[in-house]
Amino acid sequence: MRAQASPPKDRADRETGLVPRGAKASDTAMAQHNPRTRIQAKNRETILDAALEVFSLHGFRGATLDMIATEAGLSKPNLLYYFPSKEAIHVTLLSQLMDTWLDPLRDLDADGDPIAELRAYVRRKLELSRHYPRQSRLFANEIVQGAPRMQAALASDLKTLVDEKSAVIQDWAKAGRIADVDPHHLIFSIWALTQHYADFDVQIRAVLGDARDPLAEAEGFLDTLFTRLLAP
Amino acid sequence: MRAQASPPKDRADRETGLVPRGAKASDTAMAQHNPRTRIQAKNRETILDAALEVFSLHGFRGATLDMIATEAGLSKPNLLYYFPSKEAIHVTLLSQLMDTWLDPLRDLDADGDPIAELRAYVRRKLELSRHYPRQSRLFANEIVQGAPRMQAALASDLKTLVDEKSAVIQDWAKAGRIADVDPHHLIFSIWALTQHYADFDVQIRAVLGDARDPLAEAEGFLDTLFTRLLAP
DNA sequence: CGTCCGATTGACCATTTGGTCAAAAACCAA
DNA sequence: TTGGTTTTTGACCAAATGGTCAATCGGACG
Repeated sequence: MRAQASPPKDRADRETGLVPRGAKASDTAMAQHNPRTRIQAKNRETILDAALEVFSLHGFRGATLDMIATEAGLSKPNLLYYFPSKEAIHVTLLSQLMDTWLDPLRDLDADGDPIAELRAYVRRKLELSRHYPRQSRLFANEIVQGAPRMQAALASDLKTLVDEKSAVIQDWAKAGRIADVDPHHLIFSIWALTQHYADFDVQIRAVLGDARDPLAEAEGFLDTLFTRLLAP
Repeated sequence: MRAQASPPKDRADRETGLVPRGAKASDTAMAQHNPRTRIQAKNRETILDAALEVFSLHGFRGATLDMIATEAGLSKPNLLYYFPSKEAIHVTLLSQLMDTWLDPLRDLDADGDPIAELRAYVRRKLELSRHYPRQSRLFANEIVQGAPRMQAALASDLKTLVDEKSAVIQDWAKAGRIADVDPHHLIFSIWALTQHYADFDVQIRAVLGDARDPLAEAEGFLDTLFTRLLAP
């Protein structure tokens, strides 16, 4: 996909898609996430929700504009009135995602009780998996395929935050308040375990059968796991 | 994709692709994985290896026959001489995968030392992530998107094996030889943690920076984690 | 050396798909 | 009601893509 046989006219520097094609060129910087009209706000939201559904289920290439349009109850050209391209929809979704996704880690409080803070982090992360499985899968799809549209964000925003919180965790470990484990890998293990329940949902349900509630059980299991791991 | 606007002639009952189009129709049952000629064996292997590379990196829909052909150094029609369709290549890869993937769990020995057995299982699983990251990602791609081509296998082969080994683990727990944890979730956690290092490789490297060796570090970390979790 | 059969491919084809566009419809302020 | 501005869409288009096929190539064996 990337830079395929360059099209007639270079499109890299067209509109950003943050505002419909026809809109007046005022308020350029401001109001980008502040659509001018009620209807714009509603339709953009409708489209993004439909796109999340479709992208998370089929991946970027597997999703078609027609599927998204149908899901959104709009016509294809109408989608492209609100977003300049399929990729623009995807990118919008991805950047929204990063924010939500990192919130639980941001909330890790250096001044709180170490064990309680980390257990709460696990719980918050698992809540995201429970309530936003589509986002989790969208993210997984992107990362598994090499994060072609997110690498920049990973190496900057994400790394910065993780390094910062890792330092906090390391301090806790040095002070003997939690066991001495590698903070980065601790964070990775939290991601791996919590996201697994959203991303591999079908597999888990296939193995567990229909009578059980994976997410509910996971909460207790993960709490035990991290409590034992972190005890000084 | 599935059963899209039914094509002119139904294709469901064509050849299986286990043998090239032109091959004689003898030895039907036997020799399916025993290509007749040296060159057939070599080319099928070449194709599957190229396909693994491409599918694991782009997903089923994201991969094109041209990409696979180029990667394999063959022409597109030549690919389709060895496999009847793109999907047939994918399915072949997937079924090969299931076998390799479950081997480490099969090796879990009910008569061995519980802690040692489980630690060894983790180590074997991590080795798979290290040596076969492409397979891991192929699998992840498939599962994340709802396992459209694997559900049957998951609900039968996989469930059977997991249930069997879960019983073993539960016995160990009941006998007080390991901590009392839910065996299914224990297995899920092993999958989640080990596969994460293959599937989310880009993310991990982005956060860790280039100087570190994630997989090597993971071995120690996971050993610690499971040792602490399982201690009676 | 010729023959036969498996292997290979260039040229094609039908469908799908992202995207365009001009015109029509819906909205809205005066 | 009118005139201008957003929204919406039917009809298209070009490129990409999975797949076909007739024709050619190649090597092993008699």
